[in-house]
Amino acid sequence: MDVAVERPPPVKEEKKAESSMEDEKLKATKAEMGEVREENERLKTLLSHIVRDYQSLQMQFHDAVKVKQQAAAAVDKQLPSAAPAEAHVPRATAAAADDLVSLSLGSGGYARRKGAAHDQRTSSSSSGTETDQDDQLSLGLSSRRSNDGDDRQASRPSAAPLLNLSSDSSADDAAEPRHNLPAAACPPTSSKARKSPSAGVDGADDEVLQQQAKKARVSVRVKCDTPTMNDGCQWRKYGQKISKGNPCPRAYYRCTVAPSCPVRKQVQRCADDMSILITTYEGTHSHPLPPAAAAMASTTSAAASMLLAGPSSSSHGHHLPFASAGLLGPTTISTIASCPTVTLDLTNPHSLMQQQYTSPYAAAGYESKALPAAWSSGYLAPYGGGLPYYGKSSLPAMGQHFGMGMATTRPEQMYGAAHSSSYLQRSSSGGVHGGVTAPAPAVTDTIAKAITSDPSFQSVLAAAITSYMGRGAGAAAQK
DNA sequence: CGGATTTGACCAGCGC
DNA sequence: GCGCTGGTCAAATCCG
Repeated sequence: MDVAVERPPPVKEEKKAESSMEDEKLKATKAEMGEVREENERLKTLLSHIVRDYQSLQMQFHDAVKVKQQAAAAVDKQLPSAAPAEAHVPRATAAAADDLVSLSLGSGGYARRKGAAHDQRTSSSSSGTETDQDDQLSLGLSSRRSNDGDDRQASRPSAAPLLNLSSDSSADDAAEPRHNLPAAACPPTSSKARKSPSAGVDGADDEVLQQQAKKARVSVRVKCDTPTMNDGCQWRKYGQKISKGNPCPRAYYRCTVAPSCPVRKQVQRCADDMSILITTYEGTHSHPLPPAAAAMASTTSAAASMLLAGPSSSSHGHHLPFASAGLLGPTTISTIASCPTVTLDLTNPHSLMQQQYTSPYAAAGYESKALPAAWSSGYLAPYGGGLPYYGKSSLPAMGQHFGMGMATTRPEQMYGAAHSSSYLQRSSSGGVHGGVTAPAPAVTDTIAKAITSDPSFQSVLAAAITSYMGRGAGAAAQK
């Protein structure tokens, strides 16, 4: 009985302690939510700035295109018998303008792409952000359908740009009109067309396009110890050559996903730094691609199209807008030797990633963080809003190619792992510091290094980025 | 045994 | 026209 009498007080105390702990938890959670909201507001502000810049650039571009069109029209009047190829230029340029309009830095209009994964992951943290689609960043690098010229403006908020790291291969058709056609439409484009039984089917215009497409290349420089980087596609080596000026042999690979696929790649180690692998892609796949290869595949064709979309008179390299914007480090387009090449230098992945993902925010007053923190800061996946694109259509195979020993194969889970690690670190070692996000530098750095040093990630990232860059102008080139 | 890789030979383009 | 170089072919070889 005594015991029974004495027991109640401790239980009460426990309950009190529990309730106070719950209160603290609640407070902490609320504070965290407040922090998220604040971050959301900052991101919104940043987005609005970006949109404004984007719109002003758009206006400038339209003006330039108009001027060019008028000039071209005047020339056409003077020379009514101008060659058809020349007559295409103004149209293509105008189309490029339209497609540039379709490339945007992200929000809204993509709710349809936000699937269950998104809802699952963001249900708790996205309050105050989910309801505002127009203003919500849906960051990720995604290539857009570029043939939706008529409906894209209707289906998307006018100032709702999107930067999304996905490459929807099925949506590549605009940039690659022959993407899913039989190989007859995409002969090897080699000078040895005589050896292609299907060459010459589509007429002179296609031949011109094919020749152009052959010359446009996408080159990716990556630090990689393996003989080749895994880009998700199947390749068969058909030759090797010692090229002048480089003691390292250059290997020639052909896509074997489809027997008649014209896509080829060259792999060679950099003479200056043997750890750098230079992979050059050429051509457009003539078959549906496995998801893992979709990004890289769209890269080659889109980048090639992008190169061909613009005037090719320039013989010197120039930096892409992304590069100048600090989004993409040392990325250049070179048209030297009548062989335009997009070169994507990922040989300094860590700094590159920081440059890619944190610079805009650093410019907006954000401190630079390691990659996962940057992701959680929202560049690629604010509020988890951008990640579903990875999981659903963007880079579904990324996880499979990450040699990081992660148990997960889903990119969003991978992100979740990286993301939650900082949370774990936070709550386990330091607890919740009033909701202030303090990602552990060691953890984030380690993860960032692990991710960014992974060749597969680099290749896929390269693919997505170049795909994104090329999509707009790419469609224009092949319209 | 079938597919992938290796490797020497061949061909075309380009510069001199 | 010639030589150099890059790119490709195809027989031989390797490997699972």
